[in-house]
Amino acid sequence: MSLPSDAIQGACTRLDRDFYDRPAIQVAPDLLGCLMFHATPQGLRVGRVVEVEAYLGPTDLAAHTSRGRTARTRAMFGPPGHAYVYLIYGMYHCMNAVTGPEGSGTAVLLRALAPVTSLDGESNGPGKLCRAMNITLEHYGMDLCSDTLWLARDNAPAAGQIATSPRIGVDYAGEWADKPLRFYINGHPAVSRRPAARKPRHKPA
DNA sequence: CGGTCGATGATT
DNA sequence: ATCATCGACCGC
Repeated sequence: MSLPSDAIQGACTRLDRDFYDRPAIQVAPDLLGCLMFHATPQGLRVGRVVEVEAYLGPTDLAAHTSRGRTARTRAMFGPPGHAYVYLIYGMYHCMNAVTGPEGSGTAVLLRALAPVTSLDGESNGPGKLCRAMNITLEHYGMDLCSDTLWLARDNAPAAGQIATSPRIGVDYAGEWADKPLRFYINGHPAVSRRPAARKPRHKPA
């Protein structure tokens, strides 16, 4: 078919399995600037990734895989390059790209997109991102090296444009809550929010 | 700051 | 099997 976004698709390279088969902390910043595609029955939806978070596996107390294998985390323990989608607060979906070797339980949460084409509504936040891209549990475990749902390299931000902060909403995770595992394009208007001010957790200055 | 409900872990 | 708890959030 000849969608107006065919040119966008042709202009960049789909991320392959090897891209995802690396530590989440490396994949996360490399996803910034990439284009996310979802071919829906209503048409192709495209957004540019501007904010992500890395989840480093069972030892990472903020990661869902830190409490072992469950029905929900099966996909996150699965092979890289697949979607780990979950329902949060009974009303929103969040989507991760599974990373690392199978069994590592690592993934990168997609937190915000800049609209490119046919993106309905805002996507500056992981729940809104899935709403705008039409991602639901139906996409649980879906192969991201497919022609339904995928990401592609496009304009990587310069190293100086990448900022880090603690991850959002993981205050329960002890020292892991403070690690700079959120990556975003500095100053980009679609970034979800500034990190909440946080009291020092271990050694107050 | 509270809605809203599935997943989880404890308990029967 | 059921029960209580808790969110990788959003919008007010």
